[in-house]
Amino acid sequence: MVEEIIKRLEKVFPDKLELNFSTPFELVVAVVLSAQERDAKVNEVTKELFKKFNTPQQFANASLEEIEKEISSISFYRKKAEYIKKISQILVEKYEGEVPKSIEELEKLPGIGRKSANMILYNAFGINEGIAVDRHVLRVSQRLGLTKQQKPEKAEQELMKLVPKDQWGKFSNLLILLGRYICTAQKPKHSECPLYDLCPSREL
DNA sequence: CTCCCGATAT
DNA sequence: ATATCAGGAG
Repeated sequence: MVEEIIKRLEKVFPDKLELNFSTPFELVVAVVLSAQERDAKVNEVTKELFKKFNTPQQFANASLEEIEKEISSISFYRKKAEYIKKISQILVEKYEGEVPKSIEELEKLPGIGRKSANMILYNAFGINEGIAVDRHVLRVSQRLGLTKQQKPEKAEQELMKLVPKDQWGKFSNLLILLGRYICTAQKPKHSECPLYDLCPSREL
């Protein structure tokens, strides 16, 4: 079931995020900005933002106001500006400016929770330590009958048993795209769905 | 469980 | 005008 899902989705979607970034640190910033926000909007903002600042050192030295100004069209921009500056300071002070490569270390950073940590690990470093379960992954997994859990963390535990470990990151990336474009929250586009025949929720 | 917060689709 | 989008901290 899961293997078939991945096989079909791979033909239609790429195994990558739609967030634009050129370094692990840029991905960290983009992921923080992407909470409760559309990737397209984040990309608009980071395109300009990264011209001004794109290293932890630069963000750590920038004032909160400068950062806020650049990202003010993003949801929760004050909090996010604060998180980005704080993260940058921590990276400079404790990690020699590098993004840490473990879930535990990433989750300690302000504004980075379990979902973001998983996304960064896989998409920046190719590490499969967990499955990033966002709203899309949760909804699509439920509709496919892979889990009945309502909590992202509980759903992740169940999904990790169903999906081979070396496919965790890919699985998440693919489900996000399916959820974003086809298996949408409202009016899912059944006629365009590559998984229609094996979906228990096809009449939804 | 509440707060953080803006843009776009309807 | 209002619903919808789609995480994390306290």
